[in-house]
Amino acid sequence: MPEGHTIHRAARLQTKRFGGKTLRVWSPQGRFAQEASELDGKRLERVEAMGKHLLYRWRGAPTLHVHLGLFGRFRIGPDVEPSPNARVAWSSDTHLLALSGPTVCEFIDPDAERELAERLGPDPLAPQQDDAQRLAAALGRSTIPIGAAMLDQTVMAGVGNVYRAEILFLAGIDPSTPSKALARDDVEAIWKLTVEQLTLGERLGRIVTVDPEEVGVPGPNKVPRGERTYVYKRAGASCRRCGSGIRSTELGSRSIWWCPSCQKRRVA
DNA sequence: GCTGCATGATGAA
DNA sequence: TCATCCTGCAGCA
Repeated sequence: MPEGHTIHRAARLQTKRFGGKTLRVWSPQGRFAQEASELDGKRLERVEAMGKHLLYRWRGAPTLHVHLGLFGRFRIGPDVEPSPNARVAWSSDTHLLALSGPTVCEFIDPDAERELAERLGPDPLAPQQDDAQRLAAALGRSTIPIGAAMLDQTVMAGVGNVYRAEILFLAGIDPSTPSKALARDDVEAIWKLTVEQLTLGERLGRIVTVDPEEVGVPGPNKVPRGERTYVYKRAGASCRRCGSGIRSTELGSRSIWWCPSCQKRRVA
């Protein structure tokens, strides 16, 4: 379930679990066999996240670049069985990790890494001083609706299909609003909510955007399954805030959901 | 057992 | 805009 929060959490937890350790590395599926043999017996220094990308730093081996795409997932544990089509697996003396279904799993050289970093927009989980300005500039140049722009990783790096819908609900902005038509206050609200929501998701290990008070529980970790989002995948259901019917359409070649009454279209 | 879908992204046309 | 890559599992028979 990989949006940026999942990736940053993976970097943090995998650094803790495997950082500084010498690992046995192999490729159950075989498609990463050559590279795995280069990593086998090397020490993993740490794991870094950039938007939805992971970078594995090894002592004495090239950086490994992983992108989970839609299907990629890690299984980690003391007694994990790597699926036979795991692209890569490694083990320390106590734990095993298996990666299956990644869109990208390859060595990356410094030039390619620089290009990647330059291509990505501000990362809400690695905030910088000028993020809101950069976002405002990118949206000001954009010719597409905000609902589509939020999926563009050169605009913001880390938001995916769940968060784009939820953040626009929280911001009260109709997804079809042209990016250009957003006021400075709207852009700042979007950025603030994005940082808040992904930070919370990184901590929880899951996406919970609803206010716990609104569902009558003491904290975000107590929100029951099925009540964790305001609009995502809730077509036809009633808005948790106003009771209107949640609507859905295609935007940026993905489904999006919104509340026609809580979310207003801005005009240029 | 089979089908279709999923929190992603790219390259060709 | 479409086809393609990648895997697992819910929902159904």
